[in-house]
Amino acid sequence: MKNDDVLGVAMAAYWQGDPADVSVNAITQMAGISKPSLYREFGSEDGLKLAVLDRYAAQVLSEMFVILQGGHGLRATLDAMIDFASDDPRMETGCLFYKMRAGKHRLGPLTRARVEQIDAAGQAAYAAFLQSRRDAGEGIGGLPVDVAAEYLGEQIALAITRRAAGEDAARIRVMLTLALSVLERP
Amino acid sequence: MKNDDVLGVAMAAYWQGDPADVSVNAITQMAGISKPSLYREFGSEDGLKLAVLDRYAAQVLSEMFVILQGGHGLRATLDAMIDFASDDPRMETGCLFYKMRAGKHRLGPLTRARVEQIDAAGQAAYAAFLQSRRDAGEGIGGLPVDVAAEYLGEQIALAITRRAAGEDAARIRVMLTLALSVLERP
DNA sequence: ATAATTAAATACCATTCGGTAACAAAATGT
DNA sequence: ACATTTTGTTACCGAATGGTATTTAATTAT
Repeated sequence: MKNDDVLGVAMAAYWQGDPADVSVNAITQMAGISKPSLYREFGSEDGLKLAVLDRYAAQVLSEMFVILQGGHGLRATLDAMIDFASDDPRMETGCLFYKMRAGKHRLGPLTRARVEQIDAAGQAAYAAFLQSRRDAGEGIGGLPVDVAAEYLGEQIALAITRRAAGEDAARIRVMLTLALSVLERP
Repeated sequence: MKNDDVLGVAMAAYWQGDPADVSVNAITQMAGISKPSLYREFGSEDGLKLAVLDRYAAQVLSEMFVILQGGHGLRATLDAMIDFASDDPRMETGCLFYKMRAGKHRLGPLTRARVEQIDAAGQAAYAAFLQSRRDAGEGIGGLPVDVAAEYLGEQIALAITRRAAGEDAARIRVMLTLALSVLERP
């Protein structure tokens, strides 16, 4: 087991459970390496979590940005987001980013800063998407773009978080579709 | 400082922050009592949290049930719920019950069982309310009652949780009103 | 082959956690 | 007045945490 494998093991562990409930001891054990090796590679628990989050962002969150920037219509894009949140098998145990965001106060300064940065980027991406749809003449519920963007982001987060809690995927789809239907009004 | 004061101190501490981040040591210190005193009174950390949750349910959650069982119309009841979630000063730091539910896996068996029990009672109350409104001829978005009940409960929880995260109250009101507007359709 | 350097592991540190045993003080019953 | 029970405190326990100093093993350089 080496470098990248350790990151993979850590990401899986954080992602599967709650990042705050997985100790560095547990990770070294799972990865089959010693604790000083991990600390030489990542500096601290905070450094490890930051590296994991960056990997997760590049590997998973990027897909959400791709969907938003695909240039498709409001309906098609929202449907794609609903599909991702409700049915993508990788979201079965929730979203690592949302888990970290929910327990932000338990993170070290490096990871917390990155969480806030990614959160802001997400909000901006939602807003840019909605602005482009409004410019294209599609109604977004008559809402200010930033409000609609935050609403959209929070509903997606809620759906994925409930999925991590073991809620039935079909039911989540129904409720998320319902929540987002308000964005498809004039 | 005695018995009930300790409960009050513990409730305030758990409510203000995150129940999982407040140690029994911290509580004894805040309450100005020794640790064995606390353990003699409540048996364990789990017992203390259970007592706090019961007190919170009787003192705060009961108001939500009162609103739901007030026998008023759909619009009036939802507005009252929106008021409570968005503007009641006691929800400024969030809802202790929702905080415990969010960190359910970190609770002891007694408290976790009570959380699940209260959660089920809440769901039932939402469902009974919606069923009564539908029976009275008011539309609830054409949804099955249990789905609408869960949707309503989750949107309330989301609003209050966001409030604990420091989000602006007016903005939360807008978003919650938006989310619940789907229940006022035929 | 041997010396210098890098990598890894063992064994440890201080702190905090929930929880308790042993003991002192105060109230209560007789 | 004395014995008993309750109430509270100090001081401790074992386990787990994040993090390191020290030592051993494996490279690499000469």
